[in-house]
Amino acid sequence: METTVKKKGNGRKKIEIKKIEKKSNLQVTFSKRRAGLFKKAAELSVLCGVDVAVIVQSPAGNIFSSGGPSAIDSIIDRYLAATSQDGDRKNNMEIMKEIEVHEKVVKENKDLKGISKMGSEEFWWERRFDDLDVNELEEYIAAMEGLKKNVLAKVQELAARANAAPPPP
Amino acid sequence: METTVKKKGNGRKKIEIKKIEKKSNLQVTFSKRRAGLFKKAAELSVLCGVDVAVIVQSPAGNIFSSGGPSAIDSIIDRYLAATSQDGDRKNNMEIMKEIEVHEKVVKENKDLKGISKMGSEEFWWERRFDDLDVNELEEYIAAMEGLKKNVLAKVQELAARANAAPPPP
DNA sequence: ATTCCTATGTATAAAAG
DNA sequence: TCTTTTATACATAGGAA
Repeated sequence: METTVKKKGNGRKKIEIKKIEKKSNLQVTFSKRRAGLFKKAAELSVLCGVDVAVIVQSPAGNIFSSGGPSAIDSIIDRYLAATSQDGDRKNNMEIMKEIEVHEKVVKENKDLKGISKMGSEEFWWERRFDDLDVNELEEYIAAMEGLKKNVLAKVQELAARANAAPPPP
Repeated sequence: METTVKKKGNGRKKIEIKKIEKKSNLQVTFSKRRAGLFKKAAELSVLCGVDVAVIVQSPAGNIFSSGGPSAIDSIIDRYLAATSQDGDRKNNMEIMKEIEVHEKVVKENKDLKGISKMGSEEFWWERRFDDLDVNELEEYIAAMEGLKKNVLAKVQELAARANAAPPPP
């Protein structure tokens, strides 16, 4: 038998909406809720077909944030372009890699600061990057992380449709 | 007895995260979720003491969004300034009025378009207003509505502190 | 800092007013 | 069209690993 002394989680408790004092607690809550906020934003974006952006200032330091689905679409475009060249040997892992590449590209754009190819409406939110710091970009990347699942779903859908393209009779 | 034939709401059902086709449904979902998103953003802001902004593009048309707590702070400043002039005869209803005034001011700024006093970092998000339309401002106002409770709490706290200022001995 | 767990608080899809 | 109700799905605080 067991000693029955294994009380697991106590379950959620209600909290007041006021500044959290306990610092460690604040950090955890920040992480969880930021993730939740990004998820909700992504869902709203997909469900209603609208562009959504969320910008937060981390407690530690500077600002930063998540981009809209336009960015996601461009990632998908790049992926589909790549697969049509290489055949279908890229897998989901590769898709994730693609996303990470995108993240790097954005980061590099930040370093260049002279961004001229970024003038389109689609990247309005990226225009702010030349004002931002590296930490802020990390926030952005974190946001992209949160969207990976959605991207994956979208990509799979599009890829499946692309593969279903009928060959010439 | 009753005929037991009064099936009320069926309750929430799970939905896929994909673009909603039924237009009426989309409109409802957009409204609800946008409100929810703003609420979550406001909570994150208060709980963690960080600046949060949400920007969404309405399905109907253009962009717009909700501002960070900096805006709230400025509202509080204005309120405290007003109360120190008029004594303490303003009540909570008046505070709400103050907020509405602020909303109008923003709207007017939109019409002026030449905004020069808005150059500070604190109002970065307002800089976009000259690109926006009236409908978008209404969205902004709706967002402010959602934050009124937080403002009220904050104002009461600050007002109490102000009133507690010790008279010269 | 992430991740898993569990018990709950919240958000919300549908239906009804 | 907006608000309220109902029944549930989902998010998340606290604790532990």
